[in-house]
Amino acid sequence: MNYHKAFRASLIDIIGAMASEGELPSGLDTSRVAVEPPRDSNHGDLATNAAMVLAKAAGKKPRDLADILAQRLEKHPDVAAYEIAGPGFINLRIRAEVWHSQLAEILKAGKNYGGSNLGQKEKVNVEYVSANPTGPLTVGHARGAIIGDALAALLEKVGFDVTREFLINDAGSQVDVLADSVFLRYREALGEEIGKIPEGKYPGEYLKDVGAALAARDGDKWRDLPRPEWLDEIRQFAINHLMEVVREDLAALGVVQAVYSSERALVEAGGVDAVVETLEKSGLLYTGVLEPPKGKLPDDWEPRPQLLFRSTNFGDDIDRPLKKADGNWTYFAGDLAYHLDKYHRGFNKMINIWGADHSGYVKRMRSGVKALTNGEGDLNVRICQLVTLLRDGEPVRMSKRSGNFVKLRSVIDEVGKDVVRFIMLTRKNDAPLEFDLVKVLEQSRDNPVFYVQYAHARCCSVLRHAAEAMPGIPQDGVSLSHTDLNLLIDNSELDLIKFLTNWPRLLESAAEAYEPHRVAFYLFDLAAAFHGLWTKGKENAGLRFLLPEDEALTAARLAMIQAVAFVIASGLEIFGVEPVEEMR
RNA sequence: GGACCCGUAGCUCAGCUGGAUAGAGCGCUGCCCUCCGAAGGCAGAGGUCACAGGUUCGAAUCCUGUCGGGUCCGCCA
Repeated sequence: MNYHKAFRASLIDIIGAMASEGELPSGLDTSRVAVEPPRDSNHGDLATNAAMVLAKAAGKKPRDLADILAQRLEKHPDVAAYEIAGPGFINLRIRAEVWHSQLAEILKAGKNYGGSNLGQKEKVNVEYVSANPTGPLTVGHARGAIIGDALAALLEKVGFDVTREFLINDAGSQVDVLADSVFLRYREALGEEIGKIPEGKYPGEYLKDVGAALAARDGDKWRDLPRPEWLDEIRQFAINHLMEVVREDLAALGVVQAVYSSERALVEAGGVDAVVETLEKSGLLYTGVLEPPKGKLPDDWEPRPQLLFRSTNFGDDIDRPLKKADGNWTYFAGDLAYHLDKYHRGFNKMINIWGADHSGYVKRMRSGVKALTNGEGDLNVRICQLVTLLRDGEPVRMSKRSGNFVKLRSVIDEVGKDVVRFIMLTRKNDAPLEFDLVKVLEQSRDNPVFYVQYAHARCCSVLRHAAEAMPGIPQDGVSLSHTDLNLLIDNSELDLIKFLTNWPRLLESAAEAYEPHRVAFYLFDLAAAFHGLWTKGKENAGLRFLLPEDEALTAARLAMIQAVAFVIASGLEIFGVEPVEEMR
């Protein structure tokens, strides 16, 4: 499937054969040998650095080693020509038939082209969003949701067994504040005048619905009772209600997660006790006093002995407390319990998508996972930088009354889910992103969503025309794969096919780097290559896709177009974006 | 004070985990529609990859330091 990988394997075989024939020392470390398409296509179709990386161990000069390697490579059936360049690159030209047969592979695989078994069904847990259940999702949440979702899909594409997960942060004191806020709205719903929402409570108007729902269900049952009597009940009611809101928001984005874990349930089931026991056994707990925080000191800071975890043993900057002064577990303790739970559920590989405000939390969590799993667990945290919402270059005003944030839902309603999803993936996660409500709908080349969708629509448009004008040509991938693809001889056509064969390679490298945004840039480049070829047909009639006098060549070109459409569609599928067949 | 991230064309950003002459869009200049969608394409100008050292055949990429910008620092979540 992955041509470059397969070619590299045969190069490694050649090196092995030369070693056994005594032409090279045996046991060479070939791990750094790369086979890649060179950046400059004038250098050929494939380039390898083998001679340069092996030269020292082989005791030869790079160019000399390149010579003898190239002589072997020349005998490879796919190789048409070679040259040795620069410090010892071997540049290879691959015979056109190889690209034609690669095109046939794409057509047979359809949208599955590019998938692989790189992950070997290894279980991976991707945790994302994990918002506090205290309000509707914001545009910031959406970025994490989309990156997490696309990363999960990307990992699935290359053969990992992925579980998408959401942690409900329902264990801390913020949900008590939520309960208090909802209680106010509940009294309001019963006809009381509650005045201004006090400082420190959630002012958002969306809580009116929750209060009203509670009043509708229970009447004035709770109104005159003291807080301890209603706290548990109303808190859970509010959490359930708001999680419904969150799930609806996610559904509107097309995000569906398989597992929703409740931190509260986990703690109540003794999850933290298991953490303490495990860490205790390893001698990683002690009672001590932390240095005061640097910078501005919290008003109420005082030195106090606490139960501490030796996270500095694992690369953290200071040891971290597990227990608060009031005897409750810290948020960190609960999170440790959650990650230990993931490990017990069989996940050694864990990926968390977090917002920028959690960056200071990464080291301790990674330390915790290492400590709790004897080093078996591997937690990778991807931090999403902030999203700035603009409208035609101007920052979008936040409404104080609605709680000072822009609801994701209103953005989806305005520009559509697919646009939100794609744009959020056009930056790497650790760079800030500007989201301009006007620009993302612009129909021009500087809007990547449009540009990529347009390329797909153009492919479909050609196929539609072909179905009418030349109905004798089949349109499905498998039939097209059997047409005479060797008729595609123009360099611009071959270049496009070569670019398509990079797709499996790109998927694997994006998956290994946990960087779904690379898919977006690939799709943009593919769209550019396709649009360019299209226009060539305008200037040179011989390159037009539909040639009524030449059915065989037309079929071959339709095959190429269908392959482009497949790859764009499969890329968009990873993003959860619907490919459009027609621009409106 | 400390941690993490960022610094690449006038602007917005890529750069395939260390490769060859550093790329794209916008903007600027000049072209291309009797013809599959010009919602597009082609060409040109534009660079001390923040700076200084180091590692090696080779650095925008890795290491150290400096300078700028962002996000943070808690017994919060």
